[in-house]
Amino acid sequence: MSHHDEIIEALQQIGYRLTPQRMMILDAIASSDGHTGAEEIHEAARAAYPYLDISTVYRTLDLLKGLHLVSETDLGRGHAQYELLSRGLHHHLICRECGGILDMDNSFLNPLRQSIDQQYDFHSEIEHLAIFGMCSACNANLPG
Amino acid sequence: MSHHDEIIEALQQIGYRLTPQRMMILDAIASSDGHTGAEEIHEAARAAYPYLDISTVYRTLDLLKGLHLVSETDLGRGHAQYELLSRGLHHHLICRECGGILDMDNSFLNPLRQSIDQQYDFHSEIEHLAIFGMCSACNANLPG
DNA sequence: ACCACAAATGCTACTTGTTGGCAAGTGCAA
DNA sequence: TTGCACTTGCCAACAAGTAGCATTTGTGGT
Repeated sequence: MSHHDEIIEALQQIGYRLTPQRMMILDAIASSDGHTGAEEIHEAARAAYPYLDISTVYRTLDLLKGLHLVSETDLGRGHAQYELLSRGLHHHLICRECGGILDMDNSFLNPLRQSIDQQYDFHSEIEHLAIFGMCSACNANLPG
Repeated sequence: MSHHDEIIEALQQIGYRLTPQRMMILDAIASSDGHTGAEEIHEAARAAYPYLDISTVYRTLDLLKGLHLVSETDLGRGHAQYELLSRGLHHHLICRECGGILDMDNSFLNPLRQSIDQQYDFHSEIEHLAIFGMCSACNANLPG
């Protein structure tokens, strides 16, 4: 049994229905290579079930977001990107030049979390952060 | 002469036209209390000049973004928020409960910047960051 | 003060991502 | 197997943002 099947069954325990649509949507998210847009998920799941509607995708994503099973991030592309949170927390370094995305380990944020907590008495919940900048390759190739 | 007038004149030096629309838009951003949406800017500037179009607002914001005079941030409200960068770099701690916003000093990010640079060889350009979480007041009032 | 022209504006229509209402369908507990 | 609340598909609406284009307007040169 694959990982997201467990998630689905867990959903059922909490009182949500186990519908084929939800399974297919989770399948699509899980089999994507990481961050996926709603439309992409829709397309992928439609391969298995052509009548799946985009609003069902959004509703399911809302549900999974609320349960902290998937994260929603705006990677600056005009649409949100979704990702399974069970893969372990990590964040993204996005190159403005080439658009490449590096995964940054979650532990890098611990010092920041601590200092924010101390200084501002604010408990940050940084689930999924997107940091823009310039990767080394593009930095080297840049004129000037 | 107020601060944003200097900005406007600087614009002119670089070769951009000094139009009343641009002045009013900058006025609106400057006289806002911080982060403002495009529609809000539009409304404010329209008080002075009713024919100002929203697309002019967007075009001007694009221009100012490109020149790093204003920053654009997605504070998770479905639309971007704009802010004068000349006020000094800072970032935002946004409470999920009450919606309150704390300003966080830019220097707090320096350790993170350094470690990202060292570990990932990635030069981050964190102009304006939004961190969600829970402020102390809401944390105290929370049931459970 | 005037002219010419590129830059900028306003208008309109459009795209794209996302949400809402509602009737029909369907898991699931009894 | 039946009932019913939960879900779905459909469709229409929505908001933010963008594009095209004719008209207007700063601005530098005269």
